Amino acid sequence: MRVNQVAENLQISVGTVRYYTRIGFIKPGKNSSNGYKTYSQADVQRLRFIITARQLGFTVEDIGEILGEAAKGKTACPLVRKLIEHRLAEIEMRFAETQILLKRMKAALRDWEGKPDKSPTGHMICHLIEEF
Amino acid sequence: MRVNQVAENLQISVGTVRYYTRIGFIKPGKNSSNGYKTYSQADVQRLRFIITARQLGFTVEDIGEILGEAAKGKTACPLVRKLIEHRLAEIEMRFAETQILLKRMKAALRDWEGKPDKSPTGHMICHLIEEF
DNA sequence: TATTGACCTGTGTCTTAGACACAGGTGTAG
DNA sequence: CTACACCTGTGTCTAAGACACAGGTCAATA
Repeated sequence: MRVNQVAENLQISVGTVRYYTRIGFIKPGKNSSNGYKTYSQADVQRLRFIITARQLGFTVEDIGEILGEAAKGKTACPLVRKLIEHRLAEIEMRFAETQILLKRMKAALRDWEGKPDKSPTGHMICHLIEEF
Repeated sequence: MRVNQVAENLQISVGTVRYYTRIGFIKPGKNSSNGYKTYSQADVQRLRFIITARQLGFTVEDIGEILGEAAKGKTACPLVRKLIEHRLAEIEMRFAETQILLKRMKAALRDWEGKPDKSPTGHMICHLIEEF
């Protein structure tokens, strides 16, 4: 299997498959006649795991740790439980910040509706922003 | 004024001030005796504008355009209005995606509460993730 | 057989908005 | 005069891929 087929199977971009290959998450063989990488069914299975983990909010680094644990024959589950709680807290914080930002942006838009455009002066670049 | 004082005045990091300097948003003079950059009151004012714009969701690139427009003596206001709508739409989309992600993560946590840890097998890395 | 042209390949570089490491300079207390 | 804390600019690094590039492959055609 070549990279294109793998990407199509998993519904992800070719670049993503190559990226995971590049960082060593999967190690396809290489066809010596043309230098193309050859992906096995096991590689695809491993990629499927990686994609699911990404969709659960794990970072690529997290996944590296998880794969490393599993490679040593240990249960990765405790690590997985710890990491997801960490990421959840992180994302919740970003989410709250984004919520505040959205409010601010919408407030600005409302505020600006009744205001005219003005030319910049020596000490003013855009009064809409500066007066907010 | 030196970088440290500027940063303290504006409640931002020294690194951020240097960053905006590096990309040319402000052009402080330099003290020829020690090579330190010297920031004027106008630089601080300009930085204040930049910070406010950032807090309104404009990207650094957006701000570059806005500054460019103002430097030509034109009103930046129409550009500002256009850009914020664009960014608002973008951030709203990311917000919605994050909301979905959060749901998924919480669902996973609930789902995993009653499940045991398992050792990896040849075709399974972490059953928690794989079975989700 | 030769050739076109569409599609595919790996590698290398680029992205955001700063954070951080580093080697050296400054300045004040002793 | 010397420690020593603090400050400086420059250069490199980050996450997770996206994209550009030069070249390779392959089926359809001439």
